[in-house]
Amino acid sequence: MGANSRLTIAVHALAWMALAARRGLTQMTSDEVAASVNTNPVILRRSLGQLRAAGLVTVRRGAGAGWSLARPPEQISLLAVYDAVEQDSLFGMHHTEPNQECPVGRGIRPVLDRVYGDAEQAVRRELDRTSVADVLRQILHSQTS
Amino acid sequence: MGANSRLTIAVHALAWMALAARRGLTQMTSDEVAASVNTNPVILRRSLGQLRAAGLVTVRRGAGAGWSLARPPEQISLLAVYDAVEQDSLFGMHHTEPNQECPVGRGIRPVLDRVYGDAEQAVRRELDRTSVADVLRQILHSQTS
DNA sequence: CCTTGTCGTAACAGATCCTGTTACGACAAG
DNA sequence: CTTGTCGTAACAGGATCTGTTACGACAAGG
Repeated sequence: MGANSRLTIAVHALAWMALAARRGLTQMTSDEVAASVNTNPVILRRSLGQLRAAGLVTVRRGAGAGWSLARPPEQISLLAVYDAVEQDSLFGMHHTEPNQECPVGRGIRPVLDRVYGDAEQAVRRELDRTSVADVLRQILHSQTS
Repeated sequence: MGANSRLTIAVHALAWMALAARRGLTQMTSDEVAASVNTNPVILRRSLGQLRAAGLVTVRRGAGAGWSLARPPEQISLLAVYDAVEQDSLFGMHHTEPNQECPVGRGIRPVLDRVYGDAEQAVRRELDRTSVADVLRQILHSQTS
């Protein structure tokens, strides 16, 4: 599965913003976030735009613009981030409709929908157990600084 | 996430082979499986080849060749199928290495590895709860035939 | 009002992946 | 030796993802 890096980018951005906020810098530009992630600012504007639509960050425009966390990082679960940046389901169905004259072809889709839905729920429960603050704490804890 | 349909194709093939076996047809060609899935036989040969490498099906070559289930469908969990056809992880890491001068850039990867690993384990546990026989039973149960 | 800095977004390129197709050699049964 | 099927390479078309450039929209502050 050619897994994309959107969740990684978004969590990285939020963790970095949370660390900066703790240091008193409550607003950052997309260039500053991009410097930590080491990618293009447009990538971050796209990602942060999705987080804004989900209510996880706020943005100021015009001169002196920038991004801020909309709530404390303890209250941002990775599930919320996942929902913000990812919409496709984990597993894809058939590209072409299966043969309707075969019992399996007729009936397999609802069954797989159920199985796949259960699997996705399991992922969601797991992501819900970790917050951006947890991620930041584990990052800092792993470093001797 | 541009999710692929490999797990769907493989489970469909196995369920159809299980139904055929129950009817006494213990061997099928890739053309016959492809007819139920409604796709090209080469797609099925690729998919069944992965299932064979995982020991879930066997193949006979030469004239009168074809595919058979290697064990009863009750003993083929969707986790085994998943492992056979899918190797990439669910979530991707950064494409480019994060900025190592930023604490978050330095430390985020092991943390995300752990979170993503837990999420994948949750998916695997969920898939392990269902067998090909379960899928087939649910398919047949949903039809009035 | 104007300058300035940043966001928002379109447009595009390159890479990669997935599905589907054709083709053909390898293989084994009979 | 004929025949039918697998195994696999090669390729095309489409989709997606990342990255880049460019430029208009916007608002703060002089």
